[in-house]
Amino acid sequence: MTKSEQTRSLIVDTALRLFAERGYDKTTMRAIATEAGLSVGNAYYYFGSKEHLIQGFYDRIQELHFAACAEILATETDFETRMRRMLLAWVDIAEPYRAFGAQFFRNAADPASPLSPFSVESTEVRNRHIALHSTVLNESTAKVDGELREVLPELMWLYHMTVVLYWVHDRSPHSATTRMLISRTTPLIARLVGLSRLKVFRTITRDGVQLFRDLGWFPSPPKPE
Amino acid sequence: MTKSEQTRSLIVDTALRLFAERGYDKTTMRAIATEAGLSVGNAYYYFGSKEHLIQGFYDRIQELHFAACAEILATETDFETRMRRMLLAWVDIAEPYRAFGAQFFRNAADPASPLSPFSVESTEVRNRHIALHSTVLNESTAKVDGELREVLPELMWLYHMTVVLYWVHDRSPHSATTRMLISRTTPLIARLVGLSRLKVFRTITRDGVQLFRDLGWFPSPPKPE
DNA sequence: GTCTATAGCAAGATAGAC
DNA sequence: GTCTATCTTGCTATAGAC
Repeated sequence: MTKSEQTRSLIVDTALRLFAERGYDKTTMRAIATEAGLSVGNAYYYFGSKEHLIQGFYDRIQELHFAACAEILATETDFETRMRRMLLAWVDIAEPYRAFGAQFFRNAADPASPLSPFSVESTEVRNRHIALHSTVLNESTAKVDGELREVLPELMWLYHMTVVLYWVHDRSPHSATTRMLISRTTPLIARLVGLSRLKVFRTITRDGVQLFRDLGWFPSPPKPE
Repeated sequence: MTKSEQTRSLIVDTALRLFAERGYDKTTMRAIATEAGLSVGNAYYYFGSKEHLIQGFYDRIQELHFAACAEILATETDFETRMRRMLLAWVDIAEPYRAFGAQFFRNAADPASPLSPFSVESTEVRNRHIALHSTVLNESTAKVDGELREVLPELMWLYHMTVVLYWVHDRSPHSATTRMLISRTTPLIARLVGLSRLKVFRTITRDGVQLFRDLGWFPSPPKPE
């Protein structure tokens, strides 16, 4: 680990600690620099803005989440269970940061911000996430309509984003309500996905998939696995 | 109209004009105050923060939207058409503000902000909106599962919020893509609502409705019509 | 390339006098 | 209610040390 990487980590660690202690807004760049034993200028040398520190948070969460999923996805084959456990694992990991996570959620919601999950800058991390959802689906025993299957990972990612949206509003202890949301929506989704092959459903499924395609949700299309 | 009310209006009018001219972020409180012929301190006497000025924008949009809907809802009876035209009317009205609307969307997304559509402070305006959706549904010819019917206006409101979320990301001229989203999702929704009475669907509908109820989406429950 | 120190701007927000 | 003066803080700029 080079000196530069050490400093970078030191800044992120200090920032995350202070964020957790006193919240995002009340943590000044001056305080982060002082606490880390650095100058403000140095902090800005590594991170273009206070917002950019949030990326450090994202990266950490994602890394931990992927590690947690590896175990789950290696053993479980049922689609619904895979999806549910993957999402619950995310909540477990994000839990310690919930109190202040909401404070910078606003940045993620700003379409102009590079931190927005829909932004061009987020393409890579978004695609990695979508790929995770692909794995959840493809290595499961789920039977899905062929058309739907191609876009389903993206839809699952959107579902995940919705859960996150709910989570930042959730004030229940241990994010219990979010957990309930997950545990009770995944079976519904699994059933709907199963129904997608039914005759009554065919046209509506096709129309929905076609619409999704025509909209071109993302600035740049996600890479296929 | 008292002096105080006049000053208040003057500040909102000036702020909205400047927001439209140069965007939210680039409009400083100093500029608003100067342009209105007041001191900065005075502006803060009436509005606790720059964010609070946004409420003036919401109020204006909602007023115009309700007026536009009155006409539509008085003549049209088809559920899908009512919903579609109501949403398209919203896009028409919000159109002039789209360029800078996205800039303060971040505030709406912040759960801690009183401007969040989910906040306690927004209860009144939210309930008024949900009541509008009730009207769209109840005075239409739609046939809906009884259980679903009770929560459907709230779900329609969430759908509306989703459209708004898409809209702030939409960069197409005249919000064409958002309009397409509306025109093509309303038929899908109308069909799904119709299917809700089907036998295959009953259990899944009931489960969904029950979940929605158990979650208690809002800090305070919406008033029944 | 990595880092310090310091000075200073812009703009949101506040205090206290009147 | 209104003002002026001031504070705070994100961020920038510069000059220089190693």
